[in-house]
Amino acid sequence: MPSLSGRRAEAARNDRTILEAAREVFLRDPTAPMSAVADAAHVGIGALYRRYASKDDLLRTLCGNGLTQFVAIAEQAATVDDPWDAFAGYITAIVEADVHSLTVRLAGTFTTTAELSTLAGRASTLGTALFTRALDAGALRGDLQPNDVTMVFEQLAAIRLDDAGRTAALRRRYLTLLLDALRPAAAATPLPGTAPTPAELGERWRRE
Amino acid sequence: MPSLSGRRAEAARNDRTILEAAREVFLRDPTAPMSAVADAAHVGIGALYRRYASKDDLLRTLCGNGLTQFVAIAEQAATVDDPWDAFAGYITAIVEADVHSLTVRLAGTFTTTAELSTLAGRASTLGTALFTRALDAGALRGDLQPNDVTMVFEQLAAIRLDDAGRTAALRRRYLTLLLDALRPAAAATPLPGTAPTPAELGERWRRE
DNA sequence: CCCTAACGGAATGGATCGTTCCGTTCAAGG
DNA sequence: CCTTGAACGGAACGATCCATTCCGTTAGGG
Repeated sequence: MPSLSGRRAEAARNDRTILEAAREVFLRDPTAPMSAVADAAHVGIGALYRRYASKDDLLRTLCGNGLTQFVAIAEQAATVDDPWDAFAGYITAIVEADVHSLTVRLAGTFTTTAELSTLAGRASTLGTALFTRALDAGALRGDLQPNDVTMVFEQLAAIRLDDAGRTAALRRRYLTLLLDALRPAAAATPLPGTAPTPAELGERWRRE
Repeated sequence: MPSLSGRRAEAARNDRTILEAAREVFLRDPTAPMSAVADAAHVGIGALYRRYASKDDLLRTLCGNGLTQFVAIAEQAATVDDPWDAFAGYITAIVEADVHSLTVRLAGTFTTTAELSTLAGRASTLGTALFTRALDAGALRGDLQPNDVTMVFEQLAAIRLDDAGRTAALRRRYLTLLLDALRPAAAATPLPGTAPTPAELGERWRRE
């Protein structure tokens, strides 16, 4: 099946392996050293630098992939008819793919590019649309704001154990709790304060 | 008023200033260098090492204070008659004092002592008692477990902006949401999975 | 059988940090 | 006053960690 063999096949395989290893490693620890990625990929450090000019470059690639995945998930969710199902499906998929850790949480550790900012803007627009649609349909508490969703992601991303499977299971548990909490309820206590502003959240995307 | 003056008064003042500065600094960043504490306290590094034999020593002190504060809050809450009010008051006070960041989140960064472990055990017992009382009184969802509370703390501790005031306000906002979510509700979706085990959570307290 | 793409990983250079050390300051006591 | 030592500030030291470079090795492809 593979049109390549031998050395060239190894290289192609490594392209994937390295990206996957990097994803896993930096998901676990955004400050991990390059050597950790090399170890995880069972590859020498040289193999990394043959593909990426620098650590920042690798991080940017990872972040770009995460953002792309985010956009894809949001676009897919937008095709769902029921506003709540669309919204809930979007949130669930983002959390399960750990996209938040891959984007926002990584964004502080390298210098952003205009392209990434643009992608981030698109992701934000799509997320807000899903939120607004659900809110207008009365499927969400009236005192919620779009950026509250970001904070939900942030809170769920904070759940992390050594074991990846357990981490996923726990996130499902608290995601269930939080999704219920976002729905309108007669007994709901009004939320105090306001959601964070884009400026408060966006400091991580500041360029240079 | 002060029975001391001059140099001795400065020293006594510094005792407090240094502890407060350390608290703030390590709350913001658990990996901050000692020099950051010195700067925040407007004090030389020497003044730190005159009081604490090492960074670990300072961290342990901070953690011990946090644990003590935790125990005090829990004991105080236990005197409240209504089980839900006791529980909710306890959670709220812990979150507002940022005790979780001061204890569990710091615990990974230094070598624990038996004394700290003991204190942690007491804190845990008290917290579980408050939880159980509320659960038995029917004030909590039946599918909750004691360690779910720890995860609530963990999630709220993840909310942190540069501005301390905003951080506190946002935590109040999401604490309100979460407290509502913990109450029994007819429409509640059953929580999948189980809360983390003590072993899963306790790895941070392992000694030596 | 010889290139050369691709690899592995030791070596380099810079940055960060905990901790030590020493010269300075200043108030209390003689 | 002058001596003394507690308390200070912060430069300097030594260890560690890391991104990145460099070069000798390997093994398909021609």
